[in-house]
Amino acid sequence: MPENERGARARTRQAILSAAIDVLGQNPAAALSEIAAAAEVGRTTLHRYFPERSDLLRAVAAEGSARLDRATASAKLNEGSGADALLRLCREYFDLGSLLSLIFTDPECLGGATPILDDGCDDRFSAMIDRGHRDGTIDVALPAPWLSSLMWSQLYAGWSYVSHQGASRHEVLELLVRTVDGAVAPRTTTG
Amino acid sequence: MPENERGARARTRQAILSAAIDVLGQNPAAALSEIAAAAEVGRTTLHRYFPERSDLLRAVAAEGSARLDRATASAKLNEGSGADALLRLCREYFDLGSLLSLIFTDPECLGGATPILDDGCDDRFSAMIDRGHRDGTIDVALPAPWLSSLMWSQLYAGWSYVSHQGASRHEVLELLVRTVDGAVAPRTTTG
DNA sequence: CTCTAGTGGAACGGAGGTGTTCCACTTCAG
DNA sequence: CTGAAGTGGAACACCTCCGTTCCACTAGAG
Repeated sequence: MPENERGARARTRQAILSAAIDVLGQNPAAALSEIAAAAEVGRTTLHRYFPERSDLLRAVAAEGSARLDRATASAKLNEGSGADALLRLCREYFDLGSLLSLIFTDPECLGGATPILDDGCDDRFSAMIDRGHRDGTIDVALPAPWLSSLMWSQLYAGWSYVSHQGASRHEVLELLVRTVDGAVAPRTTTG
Repeated sequence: MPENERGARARTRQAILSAAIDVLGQNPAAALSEIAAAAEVGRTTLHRYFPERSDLLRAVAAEGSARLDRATASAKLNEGSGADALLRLCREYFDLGSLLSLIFTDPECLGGATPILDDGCDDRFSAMIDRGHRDGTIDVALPAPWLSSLMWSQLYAGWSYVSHQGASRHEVLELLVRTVDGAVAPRTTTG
């Protein structure tokens, strides 16, 4: 991945990467010709930037991980109550858009940085949940890995809801935050 | 689909169908040879029962729909409070096992009987949610289609949790019910 | 034993995706 | 104009999967 690309080359490379995220999110087995078409680029050009399919997948993984890290950083997981931080994280991740589909339908694609279904999920995430358990904003019966699963599955459901149906982004985000909030809150009645 | 199959033929056909549900759930683009191998059957035999891939997919759709309908019937959606019925439905659907993966990763596969992301989702489901809204057991801010999305995404998350990691089926089911219950319950505090 | 049902392996042609090469086109700088 | 950069199309060999055919094998019924 040449760092020194400028102008047209950098723009074309980025267009291909974004198209790849969109198309592979819809169908992880998509043909390269589909990705090229989505990027409004010839298949020849695609091969010029990413000689083999695996090269493209690697670049997609890098781009996806970068976007994910940026979103995680924006959420400032170590500020406020545990539950507040979790909801902030949902809001940030929701902005990842079609990348959510890719992460969810092809969890392996991000390589080592797979956020979903990691047994010992992300350290920052676990720390946030632990804080929530201690400060009483997150139900102690719900362990961190399960909450990770929960969050990701709802993010994917929300994004599908927006993209496949014509639902409003804001409306769906509020529904999502409401349900996640309710799901993690400690029970008021014992049952 | 010959109704009159008995003994060996019926057994082989069923083995192929179950294997197809498992394998296609993991990877909707799986090759027929993989499905045959999973069913411990030669590729020739598979073609004998399902001449073309589309024939197999149709049969999988029929089998999946049948299992889904049976589970829905078992949940007796029109009994008890709305929330209770929803949780019963979750418990029944959770038993669908690997079929959950298939339904979730390839929503089109069930054809007309697609339960996920249907704009006007299942009538019985909507009626149940409406009842919950009226009897005060389901948050009125949460519309039926969103609750359908919510339920399916959590079912998939739960099933992945069980199958990809070694989690206990019962434990995960209880976590799932707890979070769904919390998500749909009307809020106690206004916010 | 013989006959049959059910099966699996080998092999083939066809279709589609992949990776490569070559050439023509456009755009822009000099 | 000339040359270089960037691009797209056409064609090719290669591979995998698919659908088919043919033949050999096994198990059970008679």
